[in-house]
Order: sequence, then structure tokens, then C-alpha cells
Amino acid sequence: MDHSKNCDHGLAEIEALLRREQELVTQLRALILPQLHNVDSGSAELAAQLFDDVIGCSTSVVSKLFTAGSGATIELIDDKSLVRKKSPSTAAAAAIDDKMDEQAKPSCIVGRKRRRNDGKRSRSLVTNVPHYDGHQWRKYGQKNINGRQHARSYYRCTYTERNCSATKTVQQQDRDGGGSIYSADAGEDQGAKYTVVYYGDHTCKAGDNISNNIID
DNA sequence: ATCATTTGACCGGG
DNA sequence: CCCGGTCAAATGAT
Repeated sequence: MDHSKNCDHGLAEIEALLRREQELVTQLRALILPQLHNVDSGSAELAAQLFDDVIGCSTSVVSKLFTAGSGATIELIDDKSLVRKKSPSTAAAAAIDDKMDEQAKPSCIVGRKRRRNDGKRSRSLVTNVPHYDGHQWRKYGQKNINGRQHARSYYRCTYTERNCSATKTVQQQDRDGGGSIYSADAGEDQGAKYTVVYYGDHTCKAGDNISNNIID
């Protein structure tokens, strides 16, 4: 009966669910694609495209929900705009902003930021498995970000010189402070979350022999 | 040999 | 200036 209590809770839940879905689909993709590629590379490519479309739909839904919402433009898309500090006096706000990383902000905040989606469309998602999204990437840079624990890696599509201008960045999220420490081992990817931001579109063509088995 | 990753330099925007 | 994104030479891997 008390459905749609307030837009805040609903949107927050929806956002969390969508992110969860993206994460799961990403894991599934990382599981399926390498196997399938060993069997039939053509099917693997089709599957990769399908996975891309599914995730694309999901991210589009997120974008439309949270950017075209009721007048509130939220920077769900990762831009350079996030590091903006509005209140100089509020140290707590700065801390929150720092902790929030570049994305995954709560949904319905009052913070109506400006949309600087000009020329750069970027899709960001969080996953345990940042590798094997069905495309091949070549790393071209790595930088330490301001106060971040882990470096940010910059990748371009392997076929950049030919067709593809797609780009992505991978940043491991800080697994610290109040997080449950599962295995205190020499931090492996288990349980680690990565924020992956995709820029540009893949125009890679199919049919190239991809030597896979770069599985970690 | 080729190709990918590494790593500091470089550069442009805020 | 600082910060962060890219370049490119050196290094590593195959």
C-alpha cells in the first residue's frame, strides 16, 4: 500500500538494483565469452555484441532516470566535473565527496549539477571483473589520482590505429575504512571492485583472430 | 623479430 | 600552479 513512499528511496533502490544487474551481467560475460571463443569465435563475437547491448540498455536506463529526471541533473556519468568543491568551509562535505569517488552517488540529491555532456559520452559501471568485456585493450597510461589508493589505468582499443577510438579507464575502488576485510591476503581481485568508464564507441570490425586466454 | 606494458615527461584546462 | 589525461622511449614478454 505504501508503495512510492518518496522518490528518494525508490530511485535509490532502483539505482542499486541496476548497478547490481550490471555487475552480474559483467561477471557472466567474463565467464562466458572466453569459453565461447574457444568454441566458435563468430558466436563469441555475437555474444559480445549482445552483452554490450544489454549493458548499454542498462546504462541508458540509468542515464535517463537520473539525468532526465525531474529537473535534477545528477552527474551519474563520469566526467571531470565531479571534483568540484562547492562549499569551501564544509570539510565534511569534502570528505564525502572524496569518498564518493567519481560515481555511484546517491540518486536524488539536491545537488543539481550542470551537465557537461558535450562531446564526451561516457558510460561507467562497477564490476569485479574489469577485464574481458569482449574487446581487447591496450594500456597506454597509468596515473595516481589525487588521494586515491590505487592508480587509474588508461586503455585504448587495440585496433585504435585502424578503426576503433574506444577508450576506457579502470580504477580500483578503495577497499578500506569500514569495509569488511574478507581475506587479509596480499589483496587480490577477489572482492575488489573496479570502476570502469568507457569512452567512445567500438567500431572494431569482426572476424579478426583474437588470441584470447589472457584470463587472469 | 614484434608487440604490449611500464613509467616519467609533457601538455592543456581549471 | 596543480591535476589528470596522453605520449613515447625503455623495458618486458612471446
